[in-house]
Amino acid sequence: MAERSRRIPEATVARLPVYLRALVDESDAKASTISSERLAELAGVNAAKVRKDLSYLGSYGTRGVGYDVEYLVFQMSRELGLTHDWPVVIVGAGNLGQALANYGGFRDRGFPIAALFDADAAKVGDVVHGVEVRSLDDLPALVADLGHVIGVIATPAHAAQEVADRLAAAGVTSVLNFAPAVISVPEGVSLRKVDLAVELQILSFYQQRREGGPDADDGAVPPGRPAPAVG
Amino acid sequence: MAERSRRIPEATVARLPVYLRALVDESDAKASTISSERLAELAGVNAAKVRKDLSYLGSYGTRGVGYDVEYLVFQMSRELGLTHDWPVVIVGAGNLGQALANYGGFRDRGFPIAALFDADAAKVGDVVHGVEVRSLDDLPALVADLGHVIGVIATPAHAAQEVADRLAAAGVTSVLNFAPAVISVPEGVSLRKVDLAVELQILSFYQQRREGGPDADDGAVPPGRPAPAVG
DNA sequence: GGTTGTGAACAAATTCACAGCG
DNA sequence: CGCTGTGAATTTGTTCACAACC
Repeated sequence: MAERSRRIPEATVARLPVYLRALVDESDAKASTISSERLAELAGVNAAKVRKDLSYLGSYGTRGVGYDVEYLVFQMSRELGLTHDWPVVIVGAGNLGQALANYGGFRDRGFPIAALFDADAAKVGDVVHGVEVRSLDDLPALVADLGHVIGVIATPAHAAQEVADRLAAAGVTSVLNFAPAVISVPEGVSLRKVDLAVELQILSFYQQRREGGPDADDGAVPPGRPAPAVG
Repeated sequence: MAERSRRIPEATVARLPVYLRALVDESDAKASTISSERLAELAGVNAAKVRKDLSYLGSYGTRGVGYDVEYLVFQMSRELGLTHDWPVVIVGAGNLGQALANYGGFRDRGFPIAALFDADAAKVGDVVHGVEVRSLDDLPALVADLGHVIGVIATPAHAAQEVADRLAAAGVTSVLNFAPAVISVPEGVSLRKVDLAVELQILSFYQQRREGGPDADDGAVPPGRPAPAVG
């Protein structure tokens, strides 16, 4: 009966963590079951989507009742691979890297910061919130030691690709890129990106659209048009 | 001829900033024209997608030649509403908020930090990288003063919804949420979210999947199954 | 009665493939 | 001949609507 057809759509995967967080909150609030309706509300989606998404994990609900919160939390954690911690190594001990190292939200959710790397020898040895900044040369040994880790790139754009290469070479197969640059990774390595400026620019698009679309901002004239600038 | 049918798909909008960055780089490198093939490579997508996306902006290319880099930069900036700066107000002067205030990438791309707010009276008055931490009570006046701003939520989860409400009440119509919580905003307000833990959890899913899918981690037994646990 | 699970309908996004034009 | 622009085909994702079941 269950869908359970062992290929969870990407869009669904991206929502599972949101459901999980809602479920954990609900569990903390002592709820023992939850309907798709309620979970949808907490996750900011609609109920049909919740049911479809959950159906990919298996038929874990009870008709007329809803889903058992604890059981769903368990199944979902298992599906997401959250039954054990994933150490995170951050490369780039600048602003963002330090803030991330420092950000409690990771540790709390099973992603302890295992190391902070920087290419700048002057920074090596500094201690940022209990984590010592190390040389990138130590990366392969650390990865070999820890096994599976998630690599976070928090360098300037120009260094991002080289860091990605070094992470991959060291055996890291999951990478989260914060650098404002498009990078590529070998087959078999997962890559996700968070680009803060891009997010602001997307918001800018919709904001400006709301005000009546693109239009000469202040008499500014376009730079020389291309070829078809004829009459 | 041009598509230009005045409704740019969301997926396209999300890629425009990436194209723009690539184009600016290419422009800095003194290229005067660029093919969809090359732009695709720089943006990490395929050429057909680039052409489709650009066609929504209008027919700005020249067959047999490619796109005029400067002209595309201009059109795209205009479309994205990047012909003027957008001041950013950050709410939450904790770790992340301070790092963001501090992060040069915003200012450089036309998003100057106009203010940093915090609910904690003890933090008000502190100066973080040249920006004074202010009380949230000052928000409405500031927004009234600046006009269009982008609001960034960098608070703990529990405060996020209230901050969103106050931003909306103050007239902010573009919000970027970093708090690990689902929030809702009124119609007419754009909301985007960046959830760091969610990104890691998504990576965790694919990583774990690569290792043979979900399976008892260490003899751990699922907590009591729900209703259908019968014989 | 209430709520899930899921086919079927629909919508959005991507990719193909090629005509059209420079 | 090369590269864009875009219809058509395909794939992916969402929503509907209702039978199945507790």
